[in-house]
Amino acid sequence: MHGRANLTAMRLMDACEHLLCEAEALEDLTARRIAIEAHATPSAISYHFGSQEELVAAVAERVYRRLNAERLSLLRRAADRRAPDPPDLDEVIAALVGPSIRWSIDPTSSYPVLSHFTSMAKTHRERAPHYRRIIDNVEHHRAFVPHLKRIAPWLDEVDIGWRLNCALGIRSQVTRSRSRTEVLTNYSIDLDDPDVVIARMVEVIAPMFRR
Amino acid sequence: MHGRANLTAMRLMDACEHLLCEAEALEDLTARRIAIEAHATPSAISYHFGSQEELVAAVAERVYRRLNAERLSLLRRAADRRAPDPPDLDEVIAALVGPSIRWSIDPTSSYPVLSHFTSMAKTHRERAPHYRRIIDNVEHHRAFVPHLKRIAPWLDEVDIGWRLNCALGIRSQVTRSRSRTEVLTNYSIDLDDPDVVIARMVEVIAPMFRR
DNA sequence: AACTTGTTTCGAACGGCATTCGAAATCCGT
DNA sequence: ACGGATTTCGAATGCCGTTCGAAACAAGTT
Repeated sequence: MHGRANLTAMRLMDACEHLLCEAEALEDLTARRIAIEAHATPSAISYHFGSQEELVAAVAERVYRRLNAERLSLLRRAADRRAPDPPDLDEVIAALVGPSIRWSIDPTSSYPVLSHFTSMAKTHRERAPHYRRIIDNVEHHRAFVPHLKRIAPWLDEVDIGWRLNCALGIRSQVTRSRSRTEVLTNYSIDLDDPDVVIARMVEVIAPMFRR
Repeated sequence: MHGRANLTAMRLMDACEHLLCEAEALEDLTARRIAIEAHATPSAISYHFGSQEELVAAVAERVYRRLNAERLSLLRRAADRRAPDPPDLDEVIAALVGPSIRWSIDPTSSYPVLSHFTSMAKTHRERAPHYRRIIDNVEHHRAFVPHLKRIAPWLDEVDIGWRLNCALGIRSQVTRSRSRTEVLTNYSIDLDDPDVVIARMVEVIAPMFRR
């Protein structure tokens, strides 16, 4: 049935996720290593997932779901706290960038999976469409639009979306280009303290939504 | 002498740059293909550059130099125009993000080389330090700091660097996550018009440097 | 003109990779 | 206990980047 609910399929996903977190570089992730860690053979990967890339995609999708759930939960909490008034802008921004920031700092999180996954999309041609569908899935980001619109009603939806997109750019710059960030800020910001980093990001992003 | 001033070494670099521009994915770039396009053999790559990765690094460095020169030239022009007064903020931001934006839109530019190169840094473990030295080279970005400091003297250098870093994040989001940008803005912004995109970016970045 | 020395090119071979495939092995409803 | 579907396995395939020794070439010296 080529199913992924299978036991060894699960073990393969877990092994793949673990190796992706430990791996400094993508070349450290090989089908043989995954198989060994899962007590299986490389053929099992092809059998259950079609290819190694699709296994990685399945793993990445699983991690993405966890991260997005956390984000949306924070957004909901921010909305509920002030309802029926519009939520607090700083809190919404913290919900948007917070989980990614915390994950990227926490050495026990599976954040490396996501960072490796996005760069894999540019390595492989065949599966790229499937990869892009996962990476470019912005549904969970769209959920922020109506709340931001209530906060800044003078902006139309395109303006909101554009600013949201810019905020995402800042987010990935901080999470993924750490050394650049360090150098440009003269090593004067404690990038290991998520609260400090989030506050810094709010300081820059919030003005985008103010008059 | 293992020199890179050699004729076939040059042909290898040109072939590599060309293939990197055409390639949809990095797996399309193989030593054998590069060699064929350069009328040489795969061994020539190892001989002249040590490895394929180092060839790519040499090519990327060459492209980076061209882009940085363009950026700094625009910055200088912006500074000269208003001297001895501080330069126009919008013009400085346009100098920072303009070249990347224009290159990423122009199908004849070598921008894909840079985009592929940054994702290669995450694929290869051994050469990563050498790669990072190229990617994280922020000297040309530091050149913007003093000018921005004159524009916003109430910000200290850490604040300036942080905002500069954020601007770079927005820049790469727009140049590298095009489809995400399209979706979030409801396809209502003409991302093929560099002037439109740059204006949009200035609109978001400039407030970071205003009171 | 022949020889030496240093540089460059080439082709065959190596180990590693993901994947394929047919044959075993296992599972499960009957 | 049987028989068809499902899962595991191991050998084989074709690609990859790189290595290495021999050939080809250039140029200076006798």
